[in-house]
Amino acid sequence: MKETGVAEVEQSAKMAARRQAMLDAAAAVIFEVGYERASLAAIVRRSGGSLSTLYQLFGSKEGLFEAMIVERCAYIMEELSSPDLSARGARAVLLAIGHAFMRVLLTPDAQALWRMVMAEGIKFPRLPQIFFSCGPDRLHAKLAEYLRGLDQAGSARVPDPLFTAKSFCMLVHGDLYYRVVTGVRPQPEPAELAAHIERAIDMFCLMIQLAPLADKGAGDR
Amino acid sequence: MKETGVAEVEQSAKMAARRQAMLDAAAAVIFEVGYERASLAAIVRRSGGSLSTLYQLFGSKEGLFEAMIVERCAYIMEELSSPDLSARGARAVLLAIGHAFMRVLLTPDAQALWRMVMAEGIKFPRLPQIFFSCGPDRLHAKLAEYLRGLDQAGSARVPDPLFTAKSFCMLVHGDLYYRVVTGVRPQPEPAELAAHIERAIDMFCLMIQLAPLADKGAGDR
DNA sequence: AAGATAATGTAACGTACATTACAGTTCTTC
DNA sequence: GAAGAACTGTAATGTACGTTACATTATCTT
Repeated sequence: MKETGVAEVEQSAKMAARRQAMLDAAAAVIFEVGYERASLAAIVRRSGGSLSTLYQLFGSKEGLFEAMIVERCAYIMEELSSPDLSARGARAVLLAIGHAFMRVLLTPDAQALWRMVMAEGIKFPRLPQIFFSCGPDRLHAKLAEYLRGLDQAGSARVPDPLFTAKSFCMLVHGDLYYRVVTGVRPQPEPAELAAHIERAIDMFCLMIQLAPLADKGAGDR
Repeated sequence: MKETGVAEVEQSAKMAARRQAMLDAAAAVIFEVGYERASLAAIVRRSGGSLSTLYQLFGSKEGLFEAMIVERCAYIMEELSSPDLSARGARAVLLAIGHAFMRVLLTPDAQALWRMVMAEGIKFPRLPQIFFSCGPDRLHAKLAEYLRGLDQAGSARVPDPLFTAKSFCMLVHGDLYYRVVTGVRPQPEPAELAAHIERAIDMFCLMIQLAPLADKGAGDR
């Protein structure tokens, strides 16, 4: 009994590797030149295998694209979904989260993914759905939970934790991210990046009225 | 003596209108389907005139694209470069700026421009340069000037006015803008938009430690 | 190891489109 | 009002690429 559904093919041991190689090649090529400008021939040239197997595995260029995005979203955003809350003191925790956040966002792959989502979201609605649910939504939820803890401990005032979590992300990546991602300015040096994040965190701490006491490790859960 | 430089042609009275019509048509088509998918034939069909004159005026598809973006940037962002500071009280002024900001950003044209800048910025470096200098840079400067006034009047604490101005914009458009611009959620209803902006302004006022007094009209210049 | 099945490489097909060439039409100028 | 310039419409050219077809080679089953 063999169902030859378009996208579900029984994976021989070697075919899985081919599939992965093709996804990697697709990511590399599409992230570099964009969806329209990326040619399947170039992808196959890079992945090995053949055009025929590409069509067998993914059905079409769009199919390959979606599969690649799904796989890449999960991979790239993984680090964001479990922020490190181990630091001493609320401000230090927020700083650590900010640094991890920016480290991921400034990755070439994450920048390319961001461009894809912005550019092709209208034509491929599944793309931003996947992106937001894998990335921002999960980070916002985790962060909101942490902020609610601070509020309940009395060391900060966070009446709307989810909105505040979103605002945190906005402040941290800031205008800087737009300029890097569009190429209008170069990647920041570590020192500049650290200064940027610290200013953003300072502002955020004012915003949630973080008690200076909580800075010494009182406000954690 | 007739210099036939590629892009500089002496404009007969009628040619200027043709040129404008072609820029408008290019904006409409490219904003709808993206640069790669937009065909010159479709643009000419919409603008009237002929493919020949298009090539005579702009030299190439890229030339038309750049000319269109330059013209559109200035037009779309015009409202942003002179924010309305006439309201009574600092918080009311900030609210007015926030509303004007979002009104412009949520325009279909502004959204499309944003997508273009994000998507094609890497391939056309002039594009984000023009965008930022026409739009964000000018708004940030004006806003920073206003915030510096508040600081000097003692009604708020703004040690780094430019950074604070940027943070203002980030808080106001927030995560909401990303989701609308990628199509992952619909345009907000006026009531929801107003609530969003007010929450953002509330947070911002905490951030700059705006004196409640300034809410009654004391802090203006 | 022979036959069945799957994977590969290559070439062909059709289309879409940027760009150019050219012939026809309108406008300007003396 | 005719000669010349500027503008327009259409057709032709060349290329790039998504997709399909097919013949060849490798892999697996018994």
